[in-house]
Amino acid sequence: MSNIFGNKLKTLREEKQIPQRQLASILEIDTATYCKIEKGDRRAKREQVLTLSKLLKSDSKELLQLWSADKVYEIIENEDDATQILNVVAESIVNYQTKTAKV
Amino acid sequence: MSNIFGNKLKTLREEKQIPQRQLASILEIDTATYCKIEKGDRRAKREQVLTLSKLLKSDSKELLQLWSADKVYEIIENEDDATQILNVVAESIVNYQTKTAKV
DNA sequence: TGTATATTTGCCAAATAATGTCAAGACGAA
DNA sequence: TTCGTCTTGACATTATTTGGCAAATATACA
Repeated sequence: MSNIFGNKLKTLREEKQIPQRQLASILEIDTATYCKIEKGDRRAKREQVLTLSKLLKSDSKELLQLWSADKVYEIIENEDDATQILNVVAESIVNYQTKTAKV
Repeated sequence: MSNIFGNKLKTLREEKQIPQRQLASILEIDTATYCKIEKGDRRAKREQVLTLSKLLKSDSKELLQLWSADKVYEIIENEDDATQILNVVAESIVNYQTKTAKV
């Protein structure tokens, strides 16, 4: 598994020397749940990502990117042509954008 | 929504002039369900994609790619930096591959 | 037009997946 | 050891997804 989001979260938290307990309490979740989020066993909610980025004084955009990236990764990690799939998606994004731009 | 998989499916089916009913029966699902798959309201199972590619004499790799691409697209379509996310994923794939290659 | 076939939609119940908590265990520092 | 922190597994709860049915709509064509 990849878990770039959880890893980043852990790094930021340890830099600031904040215990999991504290962040968990602010998010109003169990310590166990927070732990799992860092470990990648549970997915944080979008809203929680935003809260965390504020608490950790991190760029919310970056954290959201990593958070989404993990979700994408999970889908394609077991496909043998993962990067090709990404290309297909990238193309369809461009196509859709140009289409809507025309309308 | 994107639904490149369903669209491709429909195109292939119409090329071969096969009614939905027939494919649905082979997949052992309701016609309505098959219809929804083409429309993108329901997700085909991986196994069904393989079956369909055989029935429609299409490259199973291509259909699987489109099928995965739809899933990825759904995740990032509402993020404002969708293509950046794809880049992050692409990088983490490379990183992971090199790591496992070393081990 | 009318009729038969094909496709689509809305809604429901069942199946599946995701979530959070509790309890217990593991780890590290003092 | 003890304390505080972190981690794990099992479980109940909740949310999402799925497939089917029935009804509606669309399409083809005599």
